[in-house]
Amino acid sequence: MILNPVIQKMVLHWGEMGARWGISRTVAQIHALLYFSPKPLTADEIVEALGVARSHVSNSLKELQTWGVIKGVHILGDRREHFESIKDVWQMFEILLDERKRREMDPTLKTLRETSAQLAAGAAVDSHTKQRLAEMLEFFELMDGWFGDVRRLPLSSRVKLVKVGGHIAKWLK
Amino acid sequence: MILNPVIQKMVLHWGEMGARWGISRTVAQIHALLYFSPKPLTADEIVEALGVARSHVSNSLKELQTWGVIKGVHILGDRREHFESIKDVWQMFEILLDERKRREMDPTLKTLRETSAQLAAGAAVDSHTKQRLAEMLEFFELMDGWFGDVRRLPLSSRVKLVKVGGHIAKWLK
DNA sequence: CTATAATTCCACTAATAACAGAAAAAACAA
DNA sequence: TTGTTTTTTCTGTTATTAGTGGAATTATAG
Repeated sequence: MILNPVIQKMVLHWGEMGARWGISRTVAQIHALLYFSPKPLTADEIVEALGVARSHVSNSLKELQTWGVIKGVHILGDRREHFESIKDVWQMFEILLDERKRREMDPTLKTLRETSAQLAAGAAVDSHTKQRLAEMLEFFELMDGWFGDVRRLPLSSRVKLVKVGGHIAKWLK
Repeated sequence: MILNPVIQKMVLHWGEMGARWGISRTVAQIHALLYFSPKPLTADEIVEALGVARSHVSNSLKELQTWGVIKGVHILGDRREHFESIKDVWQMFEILLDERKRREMDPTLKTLRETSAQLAAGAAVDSHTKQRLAEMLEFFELMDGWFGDVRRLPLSSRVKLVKVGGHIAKWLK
């Protein structure tokens, strides 16, 4: 299993970026490998291609499966499980975005709501802070609503929205 | 400098979330503290409030200033520099988003463009991989364009876009 | 039942980021 | 200048997390 230089470059890059997206480097590398691979790979092929511990590959595959970006498939006459990635880029990034929202926005929204309830119940804070909290909560509620709205649209509508880009603002008047 | 329990809760939470956003915990805490504080604070007040090393506060303040989310101000009759946060939530999150895009998307776009150029120059990859690379590049170009378009709109238009949310899809037909 | 495949667990190592504390440097008043 | 306050820089320590590699466990095809 010798990696094509072009693929290798992408796999390494994907690993670096994964780290910035809060995904462990090798998990991201495995995903890239499966995404670019023309055929499903076994865990051992991944071990060979990336040079990481077998146990680690096992755990990483599980994690990727939990997210739903890869899935196991079976090949006739082979007992081993093979893995392949989702190929649709939009679907892939929506899964990632959902996950990020869940981890990076929802908890804050929850905290802000709790705090707001505490204030309503009479907790003492100076008026400036109260104002900041109210604005922050409003912002997060708005964003949360927007995300839900857009997420509920069919994928094709979302694609269209991105394609028209900023031109859509003209219709707002 | 004894922190109001409500503020303390928010500062701690902001720190945790900052970690998930790729910002160091105390940097995020300092930012939250300044955001909620009714008045600009000196470095030493921050040290006292958060219990971190003076040197660390100094570096963190510098980082926050580089991003433009806080700025130093001077108070009459006081030699020390005081710091205050931007108060506009929209502006704050746009700075954060710009930063994230710069770190988490732009490098990948760059790499994909390079790879695309290599392919055009005759680098050998199988057709499936070539297809995946093309789709990925198209996706990133599209997103990059969209981001630029929307970012170029006046803030008020962006606010409107978020407020109408998914309803806008109706106009697309 | 036996051999292969896959997972889980755990103790260890490596890499990195966060942070403390001291020391140096800069800013400024008198 | 001289002494004092404020800020920054530097260096070492600690904490955290990613990853290794092996052993024990479970699953399953033939």
